[in-house]
Amino acid sequence: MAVGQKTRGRPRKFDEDEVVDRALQLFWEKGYRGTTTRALESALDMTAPSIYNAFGSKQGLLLRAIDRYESQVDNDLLGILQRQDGGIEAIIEFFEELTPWLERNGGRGCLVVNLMTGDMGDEVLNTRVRRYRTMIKESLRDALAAIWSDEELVERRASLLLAAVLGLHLAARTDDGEEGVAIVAGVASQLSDWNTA
Amino acid sequence: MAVGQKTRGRPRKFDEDEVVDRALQLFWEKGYRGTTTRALESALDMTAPSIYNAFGSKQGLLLRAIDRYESQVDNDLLGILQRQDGGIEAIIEFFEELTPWLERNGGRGCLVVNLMTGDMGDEVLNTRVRRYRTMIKESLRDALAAIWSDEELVERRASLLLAAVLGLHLAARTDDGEEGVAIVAGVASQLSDWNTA
DNA sequence: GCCTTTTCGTAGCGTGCGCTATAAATAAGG
DNA sequence: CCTTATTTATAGCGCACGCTACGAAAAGGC
Repeated sequence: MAVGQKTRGRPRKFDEDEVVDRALQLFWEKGYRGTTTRALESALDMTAPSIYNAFGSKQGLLLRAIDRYESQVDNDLLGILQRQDGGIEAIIEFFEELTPWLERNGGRGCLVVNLMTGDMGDEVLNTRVRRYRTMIKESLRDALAAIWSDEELVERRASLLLAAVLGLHLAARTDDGEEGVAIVAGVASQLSDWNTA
Repeated sequence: MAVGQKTRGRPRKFDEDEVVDRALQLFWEKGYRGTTTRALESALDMTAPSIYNAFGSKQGLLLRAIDRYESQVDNDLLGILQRQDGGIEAIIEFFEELTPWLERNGGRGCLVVNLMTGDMGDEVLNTRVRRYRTMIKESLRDALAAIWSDEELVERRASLLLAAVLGLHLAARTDDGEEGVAIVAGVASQLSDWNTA
């Protein structure tokens, strides 16, 4: 529904973007299964019928939240990798921005990575989760490809860095942040080695 | 209760180790929340009261399953890192054994890593999960320390490899195995570089 | 002013969950 | 054989879940 469009019927008393954002915060913290419809009702300040009228189902709302989350990750983090003047420094900056970004977001890890383990079995979510992983890997690969032309080398290093990103997200949720810092140090050290080799 | 000990009362008609193992398989595949007491009843061929009499709670049974899982991981995988004639080759072998091990176990990823995201909030499980991560990292660190004496270098590389292990476990659950192979290739390539540097 | 359309609020349906009260069964000790 | 100890089986409790039926409220269209 377009914004500001004249509509018949009783007007909504909620802002859709804000509601999706609040749902995102809840799914991020509690997980999908851990977020109950009752908790959504109070967090969104909406009654269940309004939620279901607007988003169809709990999963529908989650998918909207994932959309919002992905665009935030793209803006905040992957954008660093896509800078034209990138090089190894951009990749290092990406990783060094990752930990404070995760900490700013309250040690909840990554919304999508959190969905990888606890809430599997649903093919729609599965596909969505794979797409997110692919998105990150391609950003890493593109950044590496701008530095080295050896495709196999780029691919191997992209895989290693992808695993580091995933592991970092896991550590961010399990730890008090200590291990996350150590991992970033390990990755940054490795990137420096590649840079000067 | 010791095995073969004379006991009063009606004898158990189940073998405790076998029952814990079957519970492990179920928790591994479906996750903790995804495993219902009804599913356990039929998989263990026990009625609910027997399960609760033997293990106290669903979580008690999970903790027993984690014990069993950890000892399997220790025997099958971490043992490779602890070989005396280890070196880089042992670490490479560890990673090259990881993917077939994950595949042999049906693409369910890692029982403990799967618990990291979906079923958090419980402090008992949280502590248990952290202990598992620490166990893996220390095995990696020990193996690296047998090769290099620079403690900071060893620590950084252990962190990087730990992240790779965690990421690999995640990929194993999300993928059809393709990304897992790619990650192992990336790690093995990196280990070779370290070896010949 | 009334009709149509959309949203809102109340109330609650049906289901499946973790777990347990109760009592019958089955062993050893005396 | 009776008591005691333990495990078994039947039945179901209490609760929280995702979701929805229903009718009132609030806007535009004619």
